[in-house]
Amino acid sequence: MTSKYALDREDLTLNARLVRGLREAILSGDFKGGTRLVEREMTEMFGVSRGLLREAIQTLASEGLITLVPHKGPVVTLLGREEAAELYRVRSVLEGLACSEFTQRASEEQRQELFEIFARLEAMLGKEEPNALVEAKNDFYRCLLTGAANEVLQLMFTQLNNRIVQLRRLTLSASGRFPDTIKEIGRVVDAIRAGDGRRARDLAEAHVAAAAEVVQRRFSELELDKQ
Amino acid sequence: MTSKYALDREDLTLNARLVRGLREAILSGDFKGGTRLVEREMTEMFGVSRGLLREAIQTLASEGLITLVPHKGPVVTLLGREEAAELYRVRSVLEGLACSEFTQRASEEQRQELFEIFARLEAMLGKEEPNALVEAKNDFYRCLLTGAANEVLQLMFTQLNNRIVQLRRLTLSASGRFPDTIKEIGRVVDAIRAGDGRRARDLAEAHVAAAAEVVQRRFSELELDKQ
DNA sequence: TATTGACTGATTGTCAGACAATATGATTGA
DNA sequence: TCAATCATATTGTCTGACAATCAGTCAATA
Repeated sequence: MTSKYALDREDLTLNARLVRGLREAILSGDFKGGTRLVEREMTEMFGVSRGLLREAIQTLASEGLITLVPHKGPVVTLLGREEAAELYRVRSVLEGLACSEFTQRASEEQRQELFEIFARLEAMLGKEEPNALVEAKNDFYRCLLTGAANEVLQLMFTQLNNRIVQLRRLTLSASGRFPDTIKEIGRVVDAIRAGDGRRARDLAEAHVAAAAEVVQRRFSELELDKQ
Repeated sequence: MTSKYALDREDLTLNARLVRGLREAILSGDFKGGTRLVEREMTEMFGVSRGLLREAIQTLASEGLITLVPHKGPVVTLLGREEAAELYRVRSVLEGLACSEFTQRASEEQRQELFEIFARLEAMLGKEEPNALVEAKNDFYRCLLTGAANEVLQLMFTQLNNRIVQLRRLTLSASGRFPDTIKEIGRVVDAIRAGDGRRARDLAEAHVAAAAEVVQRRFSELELDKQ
């Protein structure tokens, strides 16, 4: 029975804001994969006590963004090729579910909003604006998940995606694929428009699988340099 | 390169053991849904400092087992009917994925082990041993997830399942469904045996959906009492 | 009588300081 | 060169403290 005017208690406590801030720092790439997060430095950086910082680190660790190495400290999780593949396989079914749930449950306004956002995405085809693109994609997923009306799914998908964000450098550099991406998402949107949840789901899964392949290919290319 | 004799670093720290212990306490039903977890009481109960306890609570909170209410404290998450439905819908696709991954990736030994475990399950058909049954089911899922060889999936599925465990009272009381359950799982196992990942997946999804229905029905029945 | 305001006790939110346990890297000795 | 030893940095954990907030009580007021 939360009233429309109820204040947001989410980031009321310092703790919550710290978690958010630290998460942002990792997702934005300020702390890259592999970086050690030394407690003393962190406390100075964020201006909080050690205890509070450790609480926040625990939270992000169980989200998978941070890896805890006993007696060595927290490290920003580094994604390997195999783990990336696993993430994408799980994401594929979650994204598929999101699409079919959206098809069944979304309100008419939510459907319209999704179509609008997609139109905006499509309009970016010629241009070269990575930031706007990422932004629009985020909007798309936000809308999709909201319309799917499944908070558990929303949470899990978001967590999964947060981990995948680290691979953005790999996916962006392969931005030649952008037209394909749009085409694939377009087909998903068509299926949603037609009310065919099953098809939307299958197409979404295929789309994610294709994205995963690109990432794997990029891994192979980079690995040659490494050795 | 972990040696066979490597010590288990998992619960090396008190923190890790505390998380495990607290999680167990919730899963086993010692702390029922809705119970307030007062810090002072908890510290005495587990014999740890407040700081450590708070870290553990943060972890379980982001697993969804505990709900944090600012300035009121942590509460064991209470599952409502709607949330239960959402959990099952997500579980359905994850379990489906686990089956298809198992079909593709599991080693011959793992396959044999799964078949054995299922045979054990089947053998329980006549008997009334809820504990042994739960045990065998856990084995089944453990084997399934191990063979699926996808740690991300394993983690997410386990977390999801932990939250669902709270509903065990609802599902156990409907144990008349046990023969059906076995039959459904049997079909899944057959598909796995035949190497048909796609079919295994579909059947697994259907199986979870059926289980979800039972839970929803139980909710309805109980709700009548409540009002 | 119902609402408001102020007071109280309990609990959480946050901080600072301390010390033991452990890892890392340098140093020493063979 | 390699192994044992030591020094230092960092984490793991505890304790005590105090402010902020909540829930309940009870008197004052309209």
